Amino acid sequence: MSQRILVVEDDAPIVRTLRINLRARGYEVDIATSGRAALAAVDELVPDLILLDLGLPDIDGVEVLRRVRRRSDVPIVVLTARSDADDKVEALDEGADDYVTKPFGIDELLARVRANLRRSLSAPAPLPPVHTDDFDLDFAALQARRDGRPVRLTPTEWKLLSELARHHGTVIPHTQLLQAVWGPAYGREANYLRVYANQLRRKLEPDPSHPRYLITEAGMGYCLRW
Amino acid sequence: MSQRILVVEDDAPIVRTLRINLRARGYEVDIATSGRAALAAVDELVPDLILLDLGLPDIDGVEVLRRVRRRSDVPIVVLTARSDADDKVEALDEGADDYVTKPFGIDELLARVRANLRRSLSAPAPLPPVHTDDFDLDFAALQARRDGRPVRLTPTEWKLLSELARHHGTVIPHTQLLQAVWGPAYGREANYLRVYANQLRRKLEPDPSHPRYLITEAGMGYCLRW
DNA sequence: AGGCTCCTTGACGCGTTCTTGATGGCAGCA
DNA sequence: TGCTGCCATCAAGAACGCGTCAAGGAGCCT
Repeated sequence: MSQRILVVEDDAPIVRTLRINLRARGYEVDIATSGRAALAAVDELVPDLILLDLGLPDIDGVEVLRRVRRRSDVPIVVLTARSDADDKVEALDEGADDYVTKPFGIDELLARVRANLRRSLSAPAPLPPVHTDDFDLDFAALQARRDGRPVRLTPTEWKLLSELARHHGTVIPHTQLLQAVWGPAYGREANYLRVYANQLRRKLEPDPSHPRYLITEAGMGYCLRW
Repeated sequence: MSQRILVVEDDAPIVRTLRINLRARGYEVDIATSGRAALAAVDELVPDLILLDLGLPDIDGVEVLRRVRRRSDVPIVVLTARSDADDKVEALDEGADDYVTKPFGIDELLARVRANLRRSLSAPAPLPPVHTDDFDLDFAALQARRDGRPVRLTPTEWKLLSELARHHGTVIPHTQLLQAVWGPAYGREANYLRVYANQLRRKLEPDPSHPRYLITEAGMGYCLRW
């Protein structure tokens, strides 16, 4: 039941150092030596933390970061030879949790790994499944059913639905929904919510034009009831 | 409604730089120049993030870190002149979320502040729910009930009700209500208050023409009692 | 390159909410 | 009694928010 760390790095000596030291601390270590392999590994292995080198052979490191972030909230520690401050800023703003410059002390790196793992452990508990007369939702498996039949929801739809379900029964303000789904820089794009509320209703509500579950509270926000 | 950052640092030029840059980004900035003051400030000001210098005059920085951690999960970014790796390891293991070594680029620091704030979108303390013989109010969920049945309130009605409930039992002047609900530019539009007080009474009072909860204090303001 | 899904963005009609003015009641006062 | 604040109530136009649709564009898979 140990924790799984994905190392994305193409420099063999560094890989070796990391593998030895991380294994010695009791982590399970997986290696990906290209951006493409990293993305595949994130889906298959579901790591608890990612150590990501930005200088990859195929895809730009920041691009990898962006794509991983799109599908997971796993802690990402960026690892790079460049000491350029702009890179740091860009990586952190794209969703990296930490940034270490090579050459790095292995003790510092391990400490940062611990600090970031600690945070993700105290992360919010997973949402329990939902069953209503008309649909079922499984947030852990990302599966939705309506009248027993599978329904496909997009990533953004899941995020919005999660935030609604997390506080179900209460009215959630536009700003809170926008920040939870699109990020902290958002808050005034209420029309996004309209589009996605509309889509969720069409996929889940028995009569989308007279919503029974996803309720609009004009001027304030939305409320999910069941 | 902006986010509050506590800077714990005794070097005046650095304090100055941080204050200017953080304010320019729209954060509220509080300063503590000693460990003792920092601990007090954490309790009183409830910051959303702490920038902590380890080299403090009175208490050892790591000890401050430990004590803050004992009472709060607020993100802490450690800021230090020592480049000693052991310090980093110790600080991160004691619960720091991030570590920046002086001299630092202000852009990098701001990016790390953003990255750490992103994780802890803490909302302002909500008003506690209200229960009376005739109605119930839940300000966190934005839900109102009268005789057990849901009642719809408009955004302006909620804002007015919140301000009244925040100071319930006391008479609140017209100007204060108007500024709290409509904004600081208002204060003379007592008309608005009459209209909305009327609507709240019709929605909540058992006998709207003889109010029992929302009391008019002629020439002064309104008072909400329960 | 092509098709596909998904996200973003703008436009329009409609219903709700806000603002504003008018009317009338009530109390205090000369 | 008439006058003067202050308040409650009502109603109507203006402003705003929402649902809906569709087009454009970016990313991904084959």
